[in-house]
Amino acid sequence: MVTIYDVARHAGVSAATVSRVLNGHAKVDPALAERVTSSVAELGYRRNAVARNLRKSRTSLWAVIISDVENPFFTSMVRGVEDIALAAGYSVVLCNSDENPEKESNYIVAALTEQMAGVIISPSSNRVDDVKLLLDSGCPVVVIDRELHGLRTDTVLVDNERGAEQATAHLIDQGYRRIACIGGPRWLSTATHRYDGYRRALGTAGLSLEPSLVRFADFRERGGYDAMASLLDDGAEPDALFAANNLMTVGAMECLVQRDLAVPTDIAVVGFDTIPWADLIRPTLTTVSQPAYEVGRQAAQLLARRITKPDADATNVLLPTELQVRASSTRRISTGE
Amino acid sequence: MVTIYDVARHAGVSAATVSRVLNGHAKVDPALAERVTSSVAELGYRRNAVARNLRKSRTSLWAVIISDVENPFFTSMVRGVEDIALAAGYSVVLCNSDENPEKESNYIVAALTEQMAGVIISPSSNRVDDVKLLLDSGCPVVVIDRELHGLRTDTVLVDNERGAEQATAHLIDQGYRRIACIGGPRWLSTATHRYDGYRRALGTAGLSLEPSLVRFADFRERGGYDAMASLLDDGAEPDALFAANNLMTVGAMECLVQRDLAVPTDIAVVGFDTIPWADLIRPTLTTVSQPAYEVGRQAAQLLARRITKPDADATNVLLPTELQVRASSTRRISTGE
DNA sequence: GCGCGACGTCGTAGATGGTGACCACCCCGT
DNA sequence: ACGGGGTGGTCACCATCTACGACGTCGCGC
Repeated sequence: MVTIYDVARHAGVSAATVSRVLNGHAKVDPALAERVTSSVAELGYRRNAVARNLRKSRTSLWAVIISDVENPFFTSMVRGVEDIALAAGYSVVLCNSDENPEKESNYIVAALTEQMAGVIISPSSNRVDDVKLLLDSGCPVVVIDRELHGLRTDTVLVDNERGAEQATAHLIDQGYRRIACIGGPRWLSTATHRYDGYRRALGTAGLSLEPSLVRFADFRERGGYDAMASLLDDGAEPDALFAANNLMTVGAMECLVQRDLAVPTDIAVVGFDTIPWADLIRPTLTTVSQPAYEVGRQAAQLLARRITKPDADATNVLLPTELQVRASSTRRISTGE
Repeated sequence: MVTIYDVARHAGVSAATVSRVLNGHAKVDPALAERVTSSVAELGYRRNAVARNLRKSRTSLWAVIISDVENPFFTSMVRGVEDIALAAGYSVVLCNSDENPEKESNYIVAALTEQMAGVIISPSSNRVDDVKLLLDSGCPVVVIDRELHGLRTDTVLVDNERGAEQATAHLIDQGYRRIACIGGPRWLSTATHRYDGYRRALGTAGLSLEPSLVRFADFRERGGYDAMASLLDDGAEPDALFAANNLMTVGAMECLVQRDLAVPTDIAVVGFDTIPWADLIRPTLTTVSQPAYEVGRQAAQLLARRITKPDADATNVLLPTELQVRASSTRRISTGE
């Protein structure tokens, strides 16, 4: 392992001068600088980031703690973070909490002990302790996707309520009346807001909320499948479905396929969140698409700003969704007459 | 920031003793250990991983350098790595090279300067220099998914040739004769092996390889779309398609959908690699599924072994694929008679 | 019973690689 | 000749680990 001292000796200067050349902070005689750079090249010196981090008591790593790597929303989001982070000279460490508060907690402690420069997190629970720990330790944090009450942090959220309202209103508009809802875990703000949007749209249209048409699942494929099965088996007789995230939509669809129910003739479907290759699924799926990449970009920008200005006021960004109407929710063929 | 010295003072012992208690290496009087642990708890001490890493000149991070975060194969693979890594006390840093050799090179240098404990990489090119740099620096490396010639490293690969051969043979078996192939970048071993498998199956069946039925693209959705369009526009008149990865399969399918071609009646399709929710796509897609999670698991196990035994012989794991027959490749309806 | 030796536990101090404040020196200009 | 600006070296520091040494205790033997 070649150190800065080896370079200094080889170039006939002090280690401090090598450091200055490498960091470009102070002025160095061009002739010396030249000698240093050529020595660096000749010896194949790479500076030891760990030692540097220790001295500066801060690394150049960002931790991005997401709740599910296999959910396309998060991978797309991560791409957004990455592009900004790299441009700003940071590397991104992806941590997958798997919707497991304990794993999440471990990652947060790791982020602290590893002195990460900042954290972007989509909390897997509404427990505030962990994120509070980060804040109290002075670690810059941006919360994304899910709201966390009682904390003054930068956040980048999506207008879940409005997105869900539009989706439900669209179904009502298309003539559906018995609209079922498969909601997410009630402790997640995304889930409650989407449920609120669903209720609001019903209310606006003068429809009453029927508890038998509502199920709450876990934002996973399996949960969506089971919820759909339960809706069908319990005789709720829905003529449409609003599913509160992408994976549950897929699960519900799989249940419908298995039971030979036609979409949208037997049941119309609108899903929340982008589904990759939605165009290939038959029928094509109407979705409320989220600007995942943009969520990542904005979160990264907020984090970069927070690092340079730790005491700035908290910024809360709310991004709009977009209803993408496809075949799974087209107008109901009027039965009877 | 509370250091080991604060704990030592609070517990009335030396910092060395605190270190010993924390690491459990040497024997410490139980009474003292008790005082130390309670002081740790009382002061809320968390050890500084950066300083620790400097001292041990090695971190507890694994870099996983993949070529596309948005490809489900890699996310699933990462899950496999994660599960093993966490159990072994390592954290996983995910790096997305985006099939870009320059980005990849940067990540490799970062892995070295950050003193990562090991690297798992799916090389984005056949350039050997970067990985050689890691090896020469004594950094444990496991190469996955893609072969790299001239290097003695642990590898975990999938039997691409055999998988492709089975897929093509299956199409032949189903009565298709003009089987097109959309291959991947010719500098990637996965691509060449899959192409070899395609050719082998043709040869075995006594069919000749028709260059007009072959296209090479970039393993991306767009590339698959364009290649399919080109096959159709150039009058190659394929009656079936073998696409060499998941994203290109999706792209090709989208092209077929757009042109109102029926699958498998007009053209049968077999894709390589798992496609999430293949069941929802109409028709359901026949695929050669790869054991992505298992690739990750085995790679992680090899890496852990390599870290403890740096001089062990290189292990090369070859995992089998599995042909999953679905609707997109069912027997051709015999035309005419 | 006392002394010596051995073993075990704990503290001291140095090492890890890099940074940057501070200081010294040199040269030039006035 | 003196002062100032610019350039480069010295050294303390970051937090932790660990080799080595010292000290205390216990046991055994005389």
